[in-house]
Amino acid sequence: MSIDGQLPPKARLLRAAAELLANSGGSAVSTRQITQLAGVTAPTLYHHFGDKEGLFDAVVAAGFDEYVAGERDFAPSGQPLEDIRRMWDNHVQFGLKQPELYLVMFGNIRPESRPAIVADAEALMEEMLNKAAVSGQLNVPPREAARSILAANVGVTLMLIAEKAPERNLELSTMTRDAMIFAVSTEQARINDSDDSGKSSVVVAAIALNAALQASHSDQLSSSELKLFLEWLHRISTSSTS
Amino acid sequence: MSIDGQLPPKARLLRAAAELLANSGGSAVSTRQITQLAGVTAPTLYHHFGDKEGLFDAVVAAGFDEYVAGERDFAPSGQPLEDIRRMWDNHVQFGLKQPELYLVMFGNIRPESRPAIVADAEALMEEMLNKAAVSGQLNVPPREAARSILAANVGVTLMLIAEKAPERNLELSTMTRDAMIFAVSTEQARINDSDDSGKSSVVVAAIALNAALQASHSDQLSSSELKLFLEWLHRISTSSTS
DNA sequence: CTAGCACCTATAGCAACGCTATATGAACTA
DNA sequence: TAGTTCATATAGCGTTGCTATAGGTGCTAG
Repeated sequence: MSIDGQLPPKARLLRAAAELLANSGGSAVSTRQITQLAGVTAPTLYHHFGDKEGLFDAVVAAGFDEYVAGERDFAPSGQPLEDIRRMWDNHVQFGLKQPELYLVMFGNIRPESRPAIVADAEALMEEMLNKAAVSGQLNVPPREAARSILAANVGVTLMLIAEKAPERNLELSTMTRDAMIFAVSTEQARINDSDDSGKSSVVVAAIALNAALQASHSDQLSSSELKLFLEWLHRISTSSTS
Repeated sequence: MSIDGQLPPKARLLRAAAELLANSGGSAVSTRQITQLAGVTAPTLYHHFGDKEGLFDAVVAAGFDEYVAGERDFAPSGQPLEDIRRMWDNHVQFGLKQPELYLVMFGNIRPESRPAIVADAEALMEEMLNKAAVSGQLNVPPREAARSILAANVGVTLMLIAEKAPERNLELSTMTRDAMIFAVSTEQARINDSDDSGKSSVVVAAIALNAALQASHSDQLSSSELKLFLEWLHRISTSSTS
């Protein structure tokens, strides 16, 4: 019931705080809980971190180091836009693996406190987008593209965190990801990525029909027929361009 | 220094809480501050709202009513995708006008607490996207499009809130907005937000789907399924209703 | 008119919170 | 050995969210 090892108190405090934060389920974590789990008394905390917020900032900083390490981990594939996709997916996975930490890092950013973290994350993505820009694959300046993609990335991750784990649909992520990349990339890159021309008209028509049917209560089909019909429609209209 | 008027204590508490929350700058707001500003003692708060969180939930609910009212305020332009743009901009403006409230509403959503708010916001956008889908302007099912667009919308708004007001660049919003809409819309709609929206219907969509299916041999359905599917399509597309 | 009955609010106080003034021990420097 | 610095502990202050209990208000019933 306590974090021991031979670690120094400062590290034990950090670890205890991170663990309690991760399992708090959103409710507040008290300094007394932290110090007890770390096997330390109150003044030790304030000696090392000055503040409760100071301790939490340190936890966030450690979390961000982990995030950056994860983003730098993989080798460049030579296809910058493909690397951007991997950065996006890494970001989402990081958020889903440590939702409480993520919410502190990206869900609660106030102007006065710390846009620094976000700035670093932006720089990381901009760096990668620069390579795409060099090879003429980018439609907009790398900085603007990075900000835009990161914003969408954060929004998607927050949405997924808000959903209960069993019913999380990662398609939201891949779809939004590709939409953003598609939008900032040049025409050539688009043609390479997607083979839409063939079945897109089917998909569009199916989507339109689906919406129209639900809106206008057609009585041309029985309810059981309609149910099966709609199921097939859904199958067609979600046959993806992934 | 106190909220008076002849309002009942419940309303005064709500107003005091909203005001303190808006000016708190992110730091915590105590029940004692709230009750004092409302000119009321502690048990009154707990009688009406049960909880501090209950009071804050009520504030958020009021804020969400305001948000929905803002989203429903303008008249449909007849061009669904243009209306989506306006919904997006309204969303951003709401967030920038009441950043603290917005952070509570969209920046701190936990799975267990309240995805209800998000679900309503999604439904609002899906409703509008349905109109676009009926007129064949949509590339993906309205529900998925709504989730995706809203996620990006939230992400952008949070990013803008995180920046200090003087250096906020709204181009991030319009760029991301158009990128998302562009990505979920069909080619025709991209070229010219065309207005054959009025005459589109079940029949037209069914005919289009029928033609498209026969032309491109989708492999989403088995041959026997396809036969029955086409028969139903025929029944729908030769019916005289609307 | 009065008795009873919901409703709503106030007095007073508890346990838990973040934090600190002060003191004690251990390790190193001179 | 004496002095200095770093790190931890004892004890307690003021504030927090919340509540057990009781008192006042406006109502309808008799």
